[in-house]
Amino acid sequence: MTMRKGHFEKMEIMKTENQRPYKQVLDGLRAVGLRPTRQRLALAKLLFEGEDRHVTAEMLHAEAQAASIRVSLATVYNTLHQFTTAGLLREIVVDSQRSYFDTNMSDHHHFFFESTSRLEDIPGDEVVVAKLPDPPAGMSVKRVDVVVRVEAI
Amino acid sequence: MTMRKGHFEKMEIMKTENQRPYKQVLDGLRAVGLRPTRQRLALAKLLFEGEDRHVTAEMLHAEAQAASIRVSLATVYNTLHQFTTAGLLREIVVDSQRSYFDTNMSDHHHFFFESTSRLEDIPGDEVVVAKLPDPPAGMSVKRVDVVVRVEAI
DNA sequence: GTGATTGCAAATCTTTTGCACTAAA
DNA sequence: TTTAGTGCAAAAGATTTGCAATCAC
Repeated sequence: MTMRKGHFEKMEIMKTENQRPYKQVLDGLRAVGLRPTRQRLALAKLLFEGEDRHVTAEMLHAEAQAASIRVSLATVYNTLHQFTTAGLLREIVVDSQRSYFDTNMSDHHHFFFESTSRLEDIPGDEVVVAKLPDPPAGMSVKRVDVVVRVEAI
Repeated sequence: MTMRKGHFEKMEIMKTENQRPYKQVLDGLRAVGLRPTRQRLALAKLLFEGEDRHVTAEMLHAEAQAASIRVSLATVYNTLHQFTTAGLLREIVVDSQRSYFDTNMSDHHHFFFESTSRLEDIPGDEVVVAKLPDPPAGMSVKRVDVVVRVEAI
């Protein structure tokens, strides 16, 4: 039960390995300026403990309920956006009907399985964008997203 | 007032240059197996005459109204999807809240201006994806979308 | 005619918002 | 205390659907 690296890097007081994830998450939230409320702590633990993941608000809400965490869907939405603004999550746009949030903040891209609406990370070094045009005058590139849409053969 | 190349390529009977776009669009629709109804003809003319464009259902509906074309929003949605299925349009996913349809069917990518929700084509030869991972077993790559998100400096 | 298409309104789905209540600092 | 955060229900926005009326063939 360990926190992955990369999140909560701005923690003022880095905790040692044997401390409880609870405390890490708590301080992590404080570090990004969010009060560590019961709901945020619970959602952060669901999101950041274990493997990297891609969630929708609905999925995370269902998971919280399954874990007996009382939290409203509205709060799940608010929390996902707050975490995104705080730099703990990234929003991935692959489906014009639903928002996905990715806990993997490193430079990487995605496979998208349209038939199942499932996302899978592609490590950054497995995609090389060798040429890009200059952005229009007065504009700067914020992000380059590569989505590889795959289907069953 | 000319049809650009690339659309309705499957036309059984290619019309000569001096024929009316109306007839071209009409036959084009027939060629993809859609009855050339008043609404489809009018929407096709709006979409395929003139420059390449990126439209949402709402935008196209407003444009139709402005041109005194009576068509319901539901029919605009249906038509956009039928044209997409028929290979006349491509759906571009850049905004998880709204669907954009692109009349440019050639191989290309996009700039997306998040502040204005505007799309701009990047010609295919200005983006080079030099390396891509193999798709997971049993899957094939359907499409690779590159979205360059830009913001004001 | 007959089967496809349309329009409208209602339904659905995702997401946001207003506001009284609760909890963190 | 004081202010941020939460839950709920209602609202909003995009899209789809059901079905009778209409149109293309």
